[in-house]
Amino acid sequence: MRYSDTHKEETRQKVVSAAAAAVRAKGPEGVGVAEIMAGAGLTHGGFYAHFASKEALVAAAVEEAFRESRERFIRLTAGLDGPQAFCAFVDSYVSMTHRARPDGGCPIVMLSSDLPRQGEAVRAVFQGGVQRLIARLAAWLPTGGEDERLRLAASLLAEMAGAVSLSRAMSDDEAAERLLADARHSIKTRAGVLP
Amino acid sequence: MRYSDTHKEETRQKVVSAAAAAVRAKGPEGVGVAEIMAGAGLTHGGFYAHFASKEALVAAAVEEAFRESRERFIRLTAGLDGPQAFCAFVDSYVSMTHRARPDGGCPIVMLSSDLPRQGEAVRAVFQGGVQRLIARLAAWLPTGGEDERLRLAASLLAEMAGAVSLSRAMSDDEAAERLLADARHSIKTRAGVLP
DNA sequence: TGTACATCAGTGAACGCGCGTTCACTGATGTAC
DNA sequence: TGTACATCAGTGAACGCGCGTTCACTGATGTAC
Repeated sequence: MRYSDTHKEETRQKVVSAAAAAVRAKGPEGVGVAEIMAGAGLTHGGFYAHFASKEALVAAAVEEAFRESRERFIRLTAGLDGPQAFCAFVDSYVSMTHRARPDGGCPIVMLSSDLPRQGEAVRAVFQGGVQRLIARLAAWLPTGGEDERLRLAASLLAEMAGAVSLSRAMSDDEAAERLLADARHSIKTRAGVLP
Repeated sequence: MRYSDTHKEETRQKVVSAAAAAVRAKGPEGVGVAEIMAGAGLTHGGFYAHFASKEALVAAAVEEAFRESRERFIRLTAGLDGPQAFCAFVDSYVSMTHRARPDGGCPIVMLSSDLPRQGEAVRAVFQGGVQRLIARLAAWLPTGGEDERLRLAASLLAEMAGAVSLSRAMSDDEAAERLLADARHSIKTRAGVLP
């Protein structure tokens, strides 16, 4: 072997990481194969040794984006109980920091309106990411049966994503901050995690 | 004049209408100038007699999309009092029909994640459309001062758009319907229009 | 131990293709004289 | 009344350009004998 056993897999991971950031920042149609390969320190010719097509890369990138979000929030909520974890998640998600983040934000907010135009592979990965997130949120909710908590979690996630999304349409920072603050309060109240 | 006085304006309107549908269905990057001109019964060469650039067309198309939505909802709520109008709006907006609509839906849902990648002209038009909609919703709310109603309306619109957006990520129709029903109930409760 | 060959991740030029944009032209009709 | 010219929305070919994809090749290193 001219390369270590894990070399190819490491290269692939570098490409996927670069793609996860680029796809969120510029959308699936906005990024090019050559650009992503350059971001991983490679030339575009080697791309098809790793991926069957650009769509396969986009699907892997969306999966990676959900994985990165998941890891960030697992770190954020380590050691907290359910209601504390939920509040920490909401404060982090429905925030001016998230609003301003161009390439590291939640894929739900960044990619939702691109989704209907994507192929089946991308949509399936996206849906899987959404469902995992809903399940995690549901587990943090203080009251209700499993089904009831899942439904409430889905509705709360919709409100979170909608608030961040709409805040990005507002060029006035103060109006955006008011919207996000109102949304945080509404979400926590509905979740039953406020005293 | 070889054409009627209003001919050019009528042609422009046809192009903008075609673009308003196409941009929502395929996104600003997904549609081509030639395709839109063909949709209006013309060839692509004449495009620049009407628009300075493709971005100018996209901006006009987004404005038209908001205008069409506005007209639909004005028709929908004619003769209703505030709370009735608000409920009619929510029932129509947060619905399976809206979820399924590919080219006639609310531009907020269809274009929100494309927005940060668009130029200033498109973002300004989009923001104007959002603010008009928030103002209309606020006028329907039964309680609170003007500022308070505007803030609540913005938060409610975020929840509406988020719910439709997230429902589109769910391939399971029943799960989508449950999410939308929960969102409708939550929104009306928060608005204070439920008994 | 030394030489010839096999392996394969990555290179870089090239391919069609569709895009936004430009531009010389068309052709129907109005105006000038 | 008739002819020459002006107007201008729309046509269609052409332009660069960047894209996704293909492919012959490179070059470092392992293996066979």
